[in-house]
Amino acid sequence: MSPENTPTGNVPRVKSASISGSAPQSSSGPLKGLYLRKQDLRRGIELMFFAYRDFTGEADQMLSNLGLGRAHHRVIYFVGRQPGMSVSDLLAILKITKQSLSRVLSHLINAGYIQQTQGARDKRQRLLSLTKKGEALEAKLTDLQCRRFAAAYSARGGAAVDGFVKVLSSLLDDEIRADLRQQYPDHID
Amino acid sequence: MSPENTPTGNVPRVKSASISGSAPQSSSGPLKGLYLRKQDLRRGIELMFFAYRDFTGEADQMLSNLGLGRAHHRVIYFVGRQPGMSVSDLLAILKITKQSLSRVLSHLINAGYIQQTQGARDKRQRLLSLTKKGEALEAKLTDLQCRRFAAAYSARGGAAVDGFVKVLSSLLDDEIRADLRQQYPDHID
DNA sequence: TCAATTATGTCAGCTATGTTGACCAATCAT
DNA sequence: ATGATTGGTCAACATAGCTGACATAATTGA
Repeated sequence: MSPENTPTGNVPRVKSASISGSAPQSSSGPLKGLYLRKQDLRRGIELMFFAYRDFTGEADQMLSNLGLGRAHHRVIYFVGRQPGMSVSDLLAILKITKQSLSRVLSHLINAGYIQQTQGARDKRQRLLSLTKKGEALEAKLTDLQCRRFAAAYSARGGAAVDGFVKVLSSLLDDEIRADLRQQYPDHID
Repeated sequence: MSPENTPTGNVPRVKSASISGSAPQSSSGPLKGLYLRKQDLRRGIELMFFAYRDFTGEADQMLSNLGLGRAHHRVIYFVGRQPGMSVSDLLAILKITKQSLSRVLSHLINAGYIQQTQGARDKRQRLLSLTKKGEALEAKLTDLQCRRFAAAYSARGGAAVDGFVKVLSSLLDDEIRADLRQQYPDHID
């Protein structure tokens, strides 16, 4: 057997700063970070997998009733958050290819969820915004997901939310964290 | 405009328990849960999207070099966590169709990452386990993701980890939360 | 014992969403 | 003017999900 596949693996594999954990502790010396046991890290991996799936599940269901998918949702969400954004902006956020976006975006424009206007400063740009129909859908979808977050946040309280945000933001790649820090100036990091 | 698409929406939409938030507060009465503002909930949505993508990104890269995808990773991960599990068990965890799993599983078996043995109690079952080769890959992939978690956890400390786990587990569907509570008895809820 | 159920696998075919690479038109900036 | 940027488009392909039908073997229950 490889050293990691017993479900109860228990030796911290990473040397790290010693910050007090939340569980009682057996050995001496500086605290070893009990939340860094293999088991704790695997719990994190699995929580991310299941939570992400459940978090998107309700919206996915609503979307599929409209013949849309998660990719459409992302476009609607981010255009709703920042109306007037360019196609380039959206590509940079989603990190998919122009072709992948084009397919989804054309669909949303044809179906009347999104409209384009020519950029004033740079006429090459097509600035994206939601139509009334698009806004209505965005509101329904975002409300669904916000309700789930609101329930989780209020069940766990502000201190837990703070930890949640801190850890998630530390899971990000550096570049993305910098971007998000701009969006939420005094919320990330 | 619909009521929710201004990026600075700021009225809590959910009546909830009043637990002190982390930010200073302006009005009187019981604390209104500042972490329930629309902005805070959207920050959560976006963090989940970006963090999930970054969290899987490195492993995805390693997998694609081997001609494998994220679906293969999930199978390898869960079989590694619980060797001897049946195909049914795996289907229940992944919540995909038999056909989707079959395609991926056959590939992994042909490529020598996973082996099947007939169930002793129930001879219909094919019990799944990793081969040496599968164990080696699982270890590499899990280490990659664990390293990311270990870095985030140790950067933020045990209290943040606790909040992270609490909030994520509250984002789960009830049924999944119950399952995970069994896996991690004194860690979830 | 025999029928129903279960566990698993397989086939054909569809959809959504990602990829590459090439190419074009309009516009902008130097 | 010319080269870079923004955006769109086409063809072609891969992955990973889906449905529905059907087969086989083993188990379970009346």
